[in-house]
Amino acid sequence: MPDPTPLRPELDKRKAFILATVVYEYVATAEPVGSNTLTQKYNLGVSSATIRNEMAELEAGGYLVQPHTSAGRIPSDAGYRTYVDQLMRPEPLQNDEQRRIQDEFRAASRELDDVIEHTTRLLGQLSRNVAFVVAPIRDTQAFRHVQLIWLSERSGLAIVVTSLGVAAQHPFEHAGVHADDFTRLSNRLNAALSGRLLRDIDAPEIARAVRDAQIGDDIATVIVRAFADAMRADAPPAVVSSGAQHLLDQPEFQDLRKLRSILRIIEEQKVLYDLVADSMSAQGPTIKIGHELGSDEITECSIVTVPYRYGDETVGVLAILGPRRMPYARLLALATGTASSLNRHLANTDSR
Amino acid sequence: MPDPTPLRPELDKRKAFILATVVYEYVATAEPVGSNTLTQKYNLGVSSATIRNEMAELEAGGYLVQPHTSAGRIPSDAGYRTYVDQLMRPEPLQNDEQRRIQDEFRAASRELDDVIEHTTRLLGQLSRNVAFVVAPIRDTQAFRHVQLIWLSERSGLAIVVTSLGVAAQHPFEHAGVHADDFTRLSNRLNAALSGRLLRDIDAPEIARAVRDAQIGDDIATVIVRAFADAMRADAPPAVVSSGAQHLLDQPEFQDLRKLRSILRIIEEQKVLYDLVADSMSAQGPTIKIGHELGSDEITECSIVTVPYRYGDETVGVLAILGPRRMPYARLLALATGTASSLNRHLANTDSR
DNA sequence: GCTGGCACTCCTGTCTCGTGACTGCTAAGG
DNA sequence: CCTTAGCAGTCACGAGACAGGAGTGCCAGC
Repeated sequence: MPDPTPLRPELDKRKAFILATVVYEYVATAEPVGSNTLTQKYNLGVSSATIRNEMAELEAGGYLVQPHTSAGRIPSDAGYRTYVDQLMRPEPLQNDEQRRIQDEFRAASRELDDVIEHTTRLLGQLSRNVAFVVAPIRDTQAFRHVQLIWLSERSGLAIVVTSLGVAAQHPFEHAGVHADDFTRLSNRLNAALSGRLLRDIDAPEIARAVRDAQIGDDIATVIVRAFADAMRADAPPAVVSSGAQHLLDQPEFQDLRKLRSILRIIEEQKVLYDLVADSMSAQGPTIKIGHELGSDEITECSIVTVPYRYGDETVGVLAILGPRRMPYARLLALATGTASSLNRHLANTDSR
Repeated sequence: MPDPTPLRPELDKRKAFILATVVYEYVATAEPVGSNTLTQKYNLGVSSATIRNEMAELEAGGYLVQPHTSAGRIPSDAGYRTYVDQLMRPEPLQNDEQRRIQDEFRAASRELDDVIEHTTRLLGQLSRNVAFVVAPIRDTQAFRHVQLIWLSERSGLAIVVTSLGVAAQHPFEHAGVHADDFTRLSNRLNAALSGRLLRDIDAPEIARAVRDAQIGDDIATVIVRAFADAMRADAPPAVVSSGAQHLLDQPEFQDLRKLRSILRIIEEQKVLYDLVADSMSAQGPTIKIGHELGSDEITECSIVTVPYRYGDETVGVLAILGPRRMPYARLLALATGTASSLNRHLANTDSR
């Protein structure tokens, strides 16, 4: 049961409590909430008629809506927004969830892809909603090593390693460059670029690092091109998702048309990324509700996002997508807790 | 309209034609097929009463079933099986589909992961069903190059490259091995193992290759371990899927319980792999119908699989999963066509 | 400002019933 | 002996009617 501490001027204490309780009850039952339900299940100290008056005013203020005349009220986007911003009481993680998260990261492999995959599944299972994770954006990582691998007389492979692992691999062609030159150039690039953020490294800088390596211009050009290509950020960020089947448990998605449009969205990494891209620049968690998502297709949904970090940089973001009628406080705690475990895990990756 | 050429003794020509037509009609309409529909839409030359008698016998023979007394007939698993094995006429690829596949592979990047991803999406879109692809199994690929990368005084990265690209990356720890030793050992391993299938390379062989490298036993041990770990096949094969939303278009999955169990399966790479693992050893396409899939959860489904190859080895498999009531001939052509384009594309990868 | 009472609205589940699409069977005809 | 027209029987399905119930707004009185 929520314990609201209202801030808005037009919302007196009682209205705030009613709004919070309607959200709480509707999230729990998925049924429109009527004045009788409120007076019976919650200790309001006033009669249902009074509640009716208050609810009518909350509806006039845009916080509640009525699906039809003879039904109870459900929160509007604005109602949820007010709840999330001002009324919601932070909910601590359950002990077993806490333990589950810790266990997961204790057992996690050291391969970045695996870690992201497991984190996503974990979040999907615990939240019983759709979870998706934007894998560490390449550009935000710090250069650690480049290895130019000589494969044959005509072909090579450029591999860029950051502290988080292999960030790019790029096959390229060359015209009989000697393997030793590959090694020499790799060493030189490593010395020159170590620690720089990938997004700050551009082709001129690479060229500068290679310039006085006592090597033919044509060869240098091939190498610079290969390296630059390997790091070129045209690849959209990878997004991994999990838990789509949980949508079926939600009454709002019994309608197959709604379900279809959500499923289509979940399959598109690009679309998922666009939904949370701006949350990357936020310091903390972000919650987007219904129309705030900016897409007509998922006005029925909300998304909770928490960025995660490596070093001083935000490198990616965890997200939980579900119906607007989601347990915001719980999911927020879950995402935040998972993110901080992930942060710790990635930080430890460094010291290996 | 099918043109059956029956082979089974107990199926005379007319029964075979009726069976084929029932399958054809049911696939097209999703409605149980009655004797009147057959006589009206297809030129059978006999009356509906005769068809009724024949259909009753087909039901007795296990080829057809009746959902309820006053309904038409639908094919049983055995009916579909007979249709697929003996009655189905191969269907050529549509021109536009053919073109679409070619365009896709022409535009494909050279990164293996991308190719697999795009192939899966292509197959999902063209088939309007769920497509999934088992990415090239690591073990089936031929060793091309290993690079032991010195990252710091205590850490290194082993990267195994095959003709298809980076097959494994494995971070490891070491105790102050010199970078030059990494290079020397990489060279030696490359010389010794080049061209061998990864599944044939075991730890003793790696140790043998390293033995007379004039290097301390402790160092060699670290390297052998790192290399062996990198190639260890405990990682389950990667499976990529696409097109889950098409399930919603199928009348048989309007029932949310069925849909849920299928969605759950699609999210589990391991389960998908198990469904098609045995098709890897087949020479050509495999079709599994309903119960033949061996899982109670997806008796409503069928799967068409086509293995794809690199060199002389089958390295992975393309699959289309849909309702049993699927257009087998079309999907078979689609999967086969896509597989051969993929085969060609991978073969070209070699020569870079 | 709060509350009980009351008339009104409208969704929801249930039930019945007619309709239509099949079937299997029978008897007659080639 | 196979085929066919005719017919009775079965059963799913959708429409319409109906009762029940939940909830509201409003009003008059405290």
